[in-house]
This record gives sequence, structure tokens and C-alpha cells, in this order.
Amino acid sequence: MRTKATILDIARAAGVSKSTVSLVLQGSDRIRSETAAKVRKAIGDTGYVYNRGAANLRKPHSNFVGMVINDLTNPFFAEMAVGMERVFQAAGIVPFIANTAESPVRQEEVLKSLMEQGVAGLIVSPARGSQTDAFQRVEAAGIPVVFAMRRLPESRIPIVAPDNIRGAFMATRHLIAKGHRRLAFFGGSLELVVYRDRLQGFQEACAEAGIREDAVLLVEGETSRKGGMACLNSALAASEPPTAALCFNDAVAFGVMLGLRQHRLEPGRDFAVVGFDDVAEAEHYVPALTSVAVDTASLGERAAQTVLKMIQSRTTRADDHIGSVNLVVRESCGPTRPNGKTAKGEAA
Amino acid sequence: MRTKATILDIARAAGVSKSTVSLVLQGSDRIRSETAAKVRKAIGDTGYVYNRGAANLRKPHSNFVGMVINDLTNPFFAEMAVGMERVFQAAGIVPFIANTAESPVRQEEVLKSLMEQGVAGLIVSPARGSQTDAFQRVEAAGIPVVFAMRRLPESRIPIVAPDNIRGAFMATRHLIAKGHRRLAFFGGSLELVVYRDRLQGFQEACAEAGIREDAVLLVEGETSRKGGMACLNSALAASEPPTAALCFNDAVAFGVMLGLRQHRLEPGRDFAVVGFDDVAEAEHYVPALTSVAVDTASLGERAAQTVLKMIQSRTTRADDHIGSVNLVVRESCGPTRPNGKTAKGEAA
DNA sequence: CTGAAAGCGCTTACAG
DNA sequence: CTGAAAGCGCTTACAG
Repeated sequence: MRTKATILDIARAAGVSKSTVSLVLQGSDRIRSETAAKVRKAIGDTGYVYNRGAANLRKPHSNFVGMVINDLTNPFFAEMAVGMERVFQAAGIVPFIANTAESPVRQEEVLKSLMEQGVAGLIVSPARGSQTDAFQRVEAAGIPVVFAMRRLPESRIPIVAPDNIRGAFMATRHLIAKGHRRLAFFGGSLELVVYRDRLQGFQEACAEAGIREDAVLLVEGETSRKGGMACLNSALAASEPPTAALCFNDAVAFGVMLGLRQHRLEPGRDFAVVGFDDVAEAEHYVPALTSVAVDTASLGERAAQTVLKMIQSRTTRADDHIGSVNLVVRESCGPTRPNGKTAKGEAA
Repeated sequence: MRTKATILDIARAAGVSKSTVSLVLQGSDRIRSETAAKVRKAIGDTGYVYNRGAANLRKPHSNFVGMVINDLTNPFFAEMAVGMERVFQAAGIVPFIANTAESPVRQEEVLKSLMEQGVAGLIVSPARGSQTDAFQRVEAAGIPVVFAMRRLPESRIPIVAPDNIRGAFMATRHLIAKGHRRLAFFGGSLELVVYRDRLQGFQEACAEAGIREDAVLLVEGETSRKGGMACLNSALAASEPPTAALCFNDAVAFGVMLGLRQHRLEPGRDFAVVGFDDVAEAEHYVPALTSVAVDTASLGERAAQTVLKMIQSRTTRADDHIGSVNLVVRESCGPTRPNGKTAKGEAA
């Protein structure tokens, strides 16, 4: 391995100055095409690799963005990533994904590394337990950030998220229309703003139906399959267990259904469950999971467009985007009545 | 947002030279602790961000590695990533993940961007259809690369992968022991070395049992759920359809089971399916999927350790690692007989 | 359309 | 234990 080629090497090889090389590298039209061709040939011959670190020393911003995710294991984020990738690719930007595995410490490290590398912008779904000051450094550095799905209280960072309140409200109403009167909300915790929003929708629907607060069970927990199983177990141990649950997300819902089986209970028949996110798997699960669809890919696209615009206009502010939601009714709350009425004759 | 702070600013603030600042930034023990403390305080006060691009101009290598994945949507890779993250984190290295979505073009872009950024090492599961020369540039640049799961024919890049031949052999034997005589192999394609290996194990087991070649159906396809459904459909259209299938991976297997249901066939009872990878979901699926477990997290750890060692020893070569596999028998091939014999009385 | 020069933010011998 | 100086690989006015 001989020492790495630089623009100077390729300038010599092409018989031009290094300014010229730099210009063709940037696709400038100030260079005659024959000259550019010579340069490009030299680049190919030498196996030259552009050094973006050096370039960034002089340029206003780099060409990569970071997507920092709290749980890569949740397929939801992979689905969102594909939406993002579409828009970034079109803009000639490469998105790098980093996983924090729900650890604020890890998140700190990841953010630091991304900044040091000169990241142009950030899309982040903050780890649970993130402090508001966790993003002060990136804000101070003037790096555009948009939150996706999760946000921090009292932060001015724009967010792209679904209409959590309405989604939870619709889902809960559905459960109530199915005749359930003892309801639970499983997974997540109060420190999450999303949780508070979804909980609010849940409680509004309960209130509307005149369900008393003591007929409602809130079980906080990890926002994962494992968390869902744990929630169910603790709920079932109550003196008067719930008969239906709105789950913080689909991962929790899958965990709940798993747990039900372990208790020899059949999801849908013995206990109704509805999820949130509508990941691809929801449709294929047995029983198929009723879930709040959030149009995941669109959310990803929107988040990407937002950072992109922020980067281009050198701003650190943008409007929030709240995406519309809709309830996809499948089998996990029992059979659907064709006329939209439940067994108890209530309007759906 | 005032202009960004540099080591010069913090040198002035701390009343030292910039060399001193650089030294404390690198944790040198040549600096008196009081001096270091002053410097660190100045760093905190200014919101200084270390510029790794500038540093890399002078340093031999950077501190980040790239993991380039062919399908982020396959939970297998998320599982492998957690194994990797453990070892990288311990080494103070941040792994960035990039998705190629099975596109060689996208892969090219991603690789280029990573190299320009000064990536220290790469773990890659090449996109289907990658040409052998796709990695010439990174090899020429002397960047350590290890392939994970998939490799390219005639490449000297080391690989970390499970024992595909043996895994497929064991799985196929299991199918045969269950009494199946018309077998299929679903998903993947000959251009993939992994495919050839798994196919070899499959065929060896068939040969061992004296199954004739015309009783065996090979259906190539995408290595995804969707691909699995397509494979099944085309297999079912045959004049004498198979009764069991070894699937290229679990994603394909899930697709096959989905497809079976659409044909009103019950996986396990009407058609036996076994997967490969044993992702977390396999255990929880209904019916639970029999699959070849590859110890995913260990594979990830091993791959990470390998690049790490290559980076440290400035080499571009390493030994391959073939991980052991074992068949996890669940319900997707029908009920297991307690004595390990099939209905037809054959040894398992 | 192209070249010479300055400078981006660091690190690294080299002195002291 | 700390400082002054050179130089890493680029880009960007500025000339010509």
C-alpha cells in the first residue's frame, strides 16, 4: 500500500494545478470538459479517495446526516429509515444510523462522535431518560436537529410525530365499543412525552364513556416485547384484572399476546389488545393485531425533508409536523361485527 | 451562534498553548493535572467541539467503523448489531450503520461516503449482485474490511459466518426424518455464496437419504417475507408440489407460512417449513418456527473483534471465522415425536 | 478557463 | 512539563 493519493498527486498526473482538480471534484462548470476528463482519468487510475475531513475545514457543512435511534431492534425504526433514505438519497446525502439502545450515556457518546465527524444534521428519537440538556451541545453548535416520534419536554427542537392523542383516543373508543369496561394501558412511562399524549387520548376516551378511574389500570414498562409480557403479568395479578389493553406500541402488544398464550388465554377472544405504530408484522401476526397506523414511511420522509430544509437554510428552527393516524381493525380485539355494533349494541 | 471554538480559543481561555490543549484532549500524561483541569474547564465553558476531520489529517486513523448492511428490515441484522456494539463500545469506537437495501449502486455510494469520511474499518454484508471489484477501492485504500454472513467469490476479505453447509444439512435431515420425500429449497439465488453453501448442505442430505433430484425443487427468490410468499406460490403451482421446504432464512420462512395460510394450508400440519438464522421472532411465531440457530450476537461480536484487531495491527488480512450452528426444533414441521422417530419409523 | 497563495483545525517532532 | 513551527489535504478568493 503506497501512501495515499491526494489532489496534488492527481494534479501532477493530469498536468494541471490542484485548484483545477478541486474544481472538477466539485463538478464546477468553469472547467473545460477535456481538462475535466483528464482529471477524472487520473482519479480513476490512482484510486484516489476524497478527504472530506480536509474539505470540511474550508466548507460550511458536510454531506452526511445522522439518525440516532433508541431501539434498532424495533422494526418500526427500520421502516421509518426507508422513508428517510429515499429523500436523502435524492439529495446526495448519506444517512448513518446509530443505535443508543435506550441508554442516555450511549446517546451522549454517539452524539459526540457524530458532531466531531462534522454531521450536517440529525434526526433523533431520544433515549428514555434523556435530560433536556443532552441536546444543548448540538444546539449550541448550530447543528439542525429534528426529533422523530419522541421529544423532550421544554425543548425547542422541532418534532415529527403522529397524532398520538387522537390515535390513542380512537383505539380506546374501539375497545369500549367492543364492550370492554375494565381497561388497561400497557408500556411506556410518564417521563416520555409520547406516553403522556397517548395516555391522554386513552383517558379522554374512558372519560367520554363514563368509565371510572378505578376501572382503569396503568402499567408502565419497557416499550418492547419483554415489557409487554411484564405488563400483562402484573395486570393479571390484580384483584379485578382488565379485559382489554391499549399498548404503548406494537412491540408491547406482541409481548402482551405472547403473555396471554402463556396464561392459556387467547388474544382477541379472552382479552382484547390494540397496538400503536402498525408495523408490517402486525398484519401477519396470529391473531392479526389491531393497531393505530401512523404512516411510518411518510413520517420518515417528512423528518428527512425537514432536516434537509434546515441544513440548506442554515436554520435551527422548523415547524412541528403531526401526522394523521388511523385505526386498522384486525382480529386482536375479537371478531368485527359487520354493522359496526358490538354485542352490547353500542355504536362503534 | 457565534463562530465555532477551536483549540486556539480554548488555549487562550486557559492561558496555555494549543499544543497543550491538544495533549490534554488526547489524555496525555505529560500534562500536569492542574493544567489539564484548567483546559478541561475552558472546554466545558466554550462548548468546544473537537474536529476529528482536522485531527485525521495528522493521525493515522479515525475512531469510527461502518457497518453496511444489505437489509436493515431483516431483524437478524439488528440482532447482530447489538453483539457488535458491545465490543466497539468497550473499545471507544462508535459503529455507524448504513443500509444498502440490497442495491449495489447504493452500496457504492455508502462505501464511498464512509471512505471519504475516513472510516477506520468496515463490516459488510454485501448487497446481492455486488461485483468482486466493488471492494477494490476500499482494499486499495488499505481499510480493514470483514464480511459478515455474505461474502464475494474470489475475494480475500475475511468472513465471519455460520456453518451454512452443516446448518442446511441438519435442517434437511430433520425434514426427511419427518417423512418428507418431496423437498424444496426456497429463496436466495446462486450468485450468493451463502446460497450455494446452504444449497450444498441441502443436497447432501437429500443424496444421503436417496432422494432423487427430480423430487427436489429449487425456487430462487428474494431473501425476504415477500420473496418467501412468491416461492411458495410458484412451488404450489407445480404438478407434484413439495411437502416441505428449507428456507434460505427466517424472513423467507415467515413469508412461506403466510402464503400457506392464504392457500388455507396450515404450516406444520400440511406443509413443513424450516428457517435459517433463528431470529427472536421465530420462537414466538404461530406456529413457532423450526430454524437453524447461528448465535447471532456472537457472530456480531466476532466480526467486531476481527476488524478491531485488523485496525490495531494495521493489517488487511485475517482468518475466516465459521461459527457453529444448531437446529432448534419447534412446531413448523409438525409435532415432534418424543422418541425422535418419525411416523415412518426412520431414525432422526 | 486555470494557477499561486492563504488558511481551515488539528498533531507532532523538536526545543527548551 | 510546555511552546513555536511545520504540515496534513483540501477550498476559496484573487489574479491573470
